[in-house]
Amino acid sequence: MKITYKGDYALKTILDLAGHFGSAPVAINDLSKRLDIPTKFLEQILLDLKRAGFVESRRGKIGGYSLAKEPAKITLGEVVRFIDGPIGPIACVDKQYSGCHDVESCVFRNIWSQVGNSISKIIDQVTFEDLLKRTNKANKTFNYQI
Amino acid sequence: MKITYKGDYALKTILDLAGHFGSAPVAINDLSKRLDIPTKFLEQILLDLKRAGFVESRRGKIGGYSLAKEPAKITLGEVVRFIDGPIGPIACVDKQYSGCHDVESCVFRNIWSQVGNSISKIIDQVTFEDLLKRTNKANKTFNYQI
DNA sequence: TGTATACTCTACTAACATAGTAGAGATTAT
DNA sequence: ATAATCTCTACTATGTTAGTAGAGTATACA
Repeated sequence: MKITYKGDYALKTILDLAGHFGSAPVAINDLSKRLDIPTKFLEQILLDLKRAGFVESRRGKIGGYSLAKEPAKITLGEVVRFIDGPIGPIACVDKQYSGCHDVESCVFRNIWSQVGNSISKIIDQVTFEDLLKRTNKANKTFNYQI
Repeated sequence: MKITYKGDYALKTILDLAGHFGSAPVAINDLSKRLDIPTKFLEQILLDLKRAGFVESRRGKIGGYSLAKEPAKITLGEVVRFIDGPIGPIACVDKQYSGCHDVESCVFRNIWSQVGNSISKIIDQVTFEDLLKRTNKANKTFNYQI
């Protein structure tokens, strides 16, 4: 697994929208500025996220994007898998792989599979509500430090 | 982290050499055929592994490659890191990353860091001696099944 | 009904990484 | 000598990533 910029941007965007859950939709431009993501790139990402059902949109003057589900119902794992693909560190874990044709290879595959599982255990447990709480907490701590 | 073909080939090669540890060096050609790796690509990989001190070579007629240390003293993690780079799923875990400049981002970084640690815990513990044993065991089982 | 604002969609592109290929050169056993 | 084997540098095809560009569609509001 590798988190690309696209994946990173998607996660940050969803976290931002999670912070506005229940309020008015947020315009791409606002997200783009606040999160420092190239606007046109973010457009594409949001369209992807919309097609996947993570966010919904509203066009026109007071339009923008909002989360399609409660933050507690979206996990980090779902989003990462959708944007950046399978979690396994090598293709053979998830699908057919030309390189693996004898027993020896399985010794490694077994380990890559373990690795995949241990990653999943972490990211499939964390929801955006969790992340939101941590963010707030972090900000509070940050304020105390000032 | 993503295991590339190069990484996969390197691991399989070292495991093969581990199986020949203490015996005569193995020629690139033999490795190439046995492991089904393009010869010229394998050459490059072996040169890299040699520079890193994992293997040593001997030129000339009875030349070839052999493991430079005992199989028990080489971990999967060392080789993976050397060939395919840092373990973390995103650059920000390992070095400076332009995308991370406010507190919010740290929520994710914290998780990617956890992910990196849990991967390390697995691959830094497994040595090529372990893998060798598992291979032998697997082959034995395989034979019984026939 | 016009217009500004915002999302929608498709196509294109520069830069980089991956997975090789090619070929000339150096060393060693016999 | 010469055959076998490692050594080194350069080149290349393909795919992925991280965008950019621009025309089109929907909606609020005056």
